[in-house]
Amino acid sequence: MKQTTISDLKNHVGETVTLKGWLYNSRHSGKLVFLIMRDGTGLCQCVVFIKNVSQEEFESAKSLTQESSFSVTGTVKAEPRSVGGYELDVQKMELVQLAHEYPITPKEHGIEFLADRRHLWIRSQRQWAVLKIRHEIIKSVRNFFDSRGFTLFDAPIFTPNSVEGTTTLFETPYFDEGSAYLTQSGQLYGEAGAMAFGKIYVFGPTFRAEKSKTRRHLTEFWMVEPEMAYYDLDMNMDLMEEFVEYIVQQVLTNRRAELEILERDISKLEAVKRPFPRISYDEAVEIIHKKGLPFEYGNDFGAPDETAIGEDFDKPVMVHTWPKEVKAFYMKQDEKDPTKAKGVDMLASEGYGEIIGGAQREDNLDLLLEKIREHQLPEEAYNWYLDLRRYGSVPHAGFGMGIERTVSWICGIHHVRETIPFARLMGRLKP
RNA sequence: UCCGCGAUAGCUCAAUGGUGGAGCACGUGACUGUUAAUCACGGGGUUGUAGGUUCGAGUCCUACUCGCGGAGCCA
Repeated sequence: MKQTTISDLKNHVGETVTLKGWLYNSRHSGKLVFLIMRDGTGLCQCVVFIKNVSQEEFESAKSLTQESSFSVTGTVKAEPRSVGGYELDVQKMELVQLAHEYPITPKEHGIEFLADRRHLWIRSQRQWAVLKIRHEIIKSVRNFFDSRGFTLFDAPIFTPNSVEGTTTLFETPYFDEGSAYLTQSGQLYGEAGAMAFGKIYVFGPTFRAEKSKTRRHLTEFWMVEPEMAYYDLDMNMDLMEEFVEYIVQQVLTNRRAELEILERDISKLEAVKRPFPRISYDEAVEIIHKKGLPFEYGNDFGAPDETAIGEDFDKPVMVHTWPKEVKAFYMKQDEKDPTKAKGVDMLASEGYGEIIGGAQREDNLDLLLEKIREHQLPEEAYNWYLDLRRYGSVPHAGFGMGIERTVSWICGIHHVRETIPFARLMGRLKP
């Protein structure tokens, strides 16, 4: 008798093994009890027949409540009728703890009820699948950069001021320094890293105190931000598409079962192969106007505009060369058209909207100073950042990808609150 | 912050201004192959809060609280 996991049952057909887990669901009919066990690696139907166990064990199996913890020992059988394709013929069952009445029943629940019980909700199959895919995505992100000569470069979470000077920040007291702000982006620090290491990536949590109430916003979310010295806008876009293709294909290869639990249309993900379409802001505006949407040239795209652009393609789209007014101060001015900035957004397919924002950075000291003044930012706070343009400034570029939006898109999940273990939103700080 | 919708059993919902119900969950029982099992029986309610209209309010009116959906902002 050996202990194993449900995910490993396929290697133990015909053998007697022990599983330890929790009761996901059960049914019984007279002399048979079907226990669906959950052990964190999958689900397995454990069949308890009255004649194969003691009287006490049979009674105990019959009265197990949802989410009670228990272990079973039995013979592994291939069984196509069963969840996961395998089944355990139980010879021994041991109760660990009889669970109290479990609030999340197999029927429907409202979002508030579930969110209040997020610590339990993550045990359900759909949430489990989403978070397994989240892990796969994060692992792919690290693999991608680690295997291409990037150095992980952690940016601080406490910062003295805003990166872009616009978004509302979370403020917290900081000894005698007055206030510290929770970072809204590690990018400026990432640029310093790129000048030291060539290619780096910042990967950590970021915070936005905006009172956004949409399916695409969290107040605390994770972002990966690569930054590369001697990169221009085109090289940046080459890296973006190679990166996104890699992540999607890794999930398809390693997390197919989880995608199936989520009933994700896999053909849509299989189509995510290079090259991705690249269109300029001007071309994107043409698409929007052709579809008759009311859009004023020079504005940033709203959610319906992003959907309109995205639905013309079966892959993510990169929109580049933006009017400089709608983009951040650090983006490089276009040499051919000084009213434009060398920014690029990637819009996910199927109307999921923006998952990446990036740019070639302004490397000219004077132009950058001018931008900082135009945006009325405190010049002194950016002195260290301007040093990067004083001492060996080079063309460089980078981008930031929101992990939760990416998970949401790849999983086909409507709202980002289900793509992180404990979502933080406006009006949601618990549990 | 703005617009719209909602709050009734543990959960999801129903109830023409006139005695608040169902399904699930829970409890008891039946059944050797169940797949959100099925069947029988049972317990379960200060209708979000405060006020008002009315002979009578879950239902109509006002305010508040909380939530949901969308917009703006963004990843």
